[in-house]
Amino acid sequence: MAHSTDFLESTFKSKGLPLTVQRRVVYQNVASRQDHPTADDVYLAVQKEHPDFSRATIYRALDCLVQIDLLSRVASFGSAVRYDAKQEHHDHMHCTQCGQVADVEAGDLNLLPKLKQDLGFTVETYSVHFRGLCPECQLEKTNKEN
Amino acid sequence: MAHSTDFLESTFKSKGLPLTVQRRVVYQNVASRQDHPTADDVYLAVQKEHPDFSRATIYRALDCLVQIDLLSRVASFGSAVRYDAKQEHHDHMHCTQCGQVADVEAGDLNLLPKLKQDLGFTVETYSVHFRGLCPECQLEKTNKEN
DNA sequence: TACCTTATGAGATTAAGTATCATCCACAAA
DNA sequence: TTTGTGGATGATACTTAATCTCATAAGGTA
Ligand SMILES: [Zn+2]
Ligand SMILES: [Zn+2]
Ligand SMILES: [Zn+2]
Ligand SMILES: [Zn+2]
Repeated sequence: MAHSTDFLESTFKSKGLPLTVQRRVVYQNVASRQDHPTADDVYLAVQKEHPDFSRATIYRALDCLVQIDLLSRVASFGSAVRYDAKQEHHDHMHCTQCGQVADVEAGDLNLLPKLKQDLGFTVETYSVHFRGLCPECQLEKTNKEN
Repeated sequence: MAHSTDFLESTFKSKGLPLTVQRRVVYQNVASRQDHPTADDVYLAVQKEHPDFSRATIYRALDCLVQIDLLSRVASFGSAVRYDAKQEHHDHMHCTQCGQVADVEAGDLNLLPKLKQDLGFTVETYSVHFRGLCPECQLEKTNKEN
């Protein structure tokens, strides 16, 4: 478990939002896994213990948790949004074959100062999106070639 | 225009794929704009000249052009996939408010060697996903605050 | 407890993308 | 130039991801 219940309670209280059972369960589910689940992944996992939670509530709880910075979204190419409870800055490795997403540490890049752009944007954050094949997909590819 | 028609013909020929009018028009549309359009953006633009092109064909043409490396996809948070005809390595600035995507030059990062990871992935490419507010959205935010 | 605000569940709805299939077209061989 | 063949196209049905609506339920406080 990433944080105690007290942490959740104080965060919600400081934002003036009610901490419901559903939000607690959704947060705990995402925080307890390392696979950057989609909303539906969370729904299916949570359903085992709480079959009464609706899909819409899972979506709404995830949105809420992103708003108050307890979760973040992981960028990808148009498939379902994935969620991440690790809030320290890190980057992601995407398998182009099976779609799995793993955390990676690319070192302290500190890219913001390097960003040369005269577009007038104010830049708040960045993430690096690495793409390639995971070990399983490499193996599968090798087997197919023989 | 980014490339001559000969370039398209030779690329398709080298891949053994037929170069249809639809594929040509879709490529020219994406290559002629700087706004990283979605499939629907392309459909709407192309429809003015070619009202007979179906949506499914636009999707298929875009997929085909990505396969043969004439276009690439831009990563984002779950909204519609955006396409890019600029094939030199570059990064993207995303407005968190209105969703627009602009090209940025973050310098020669050469991140692949810096990627420390023992996950067994083979890394092919990467892109940096900067997020913040575009000039218009900054202005809008300032106006709302007063 | 009682009150008020906000969240929830159920289900309809939208948006993005994919699948199916009969017909058509690009391309090359004759 | 004609013909043949595989692949592409248009129409449309379908799937998936996500959002909206609204009556009801639950969180937070006084
Ligand atoms: Zn994989
Ligand atoms: Zn992560
Ligand atoms: Zn904007
Ligand atoms: Zn670009």
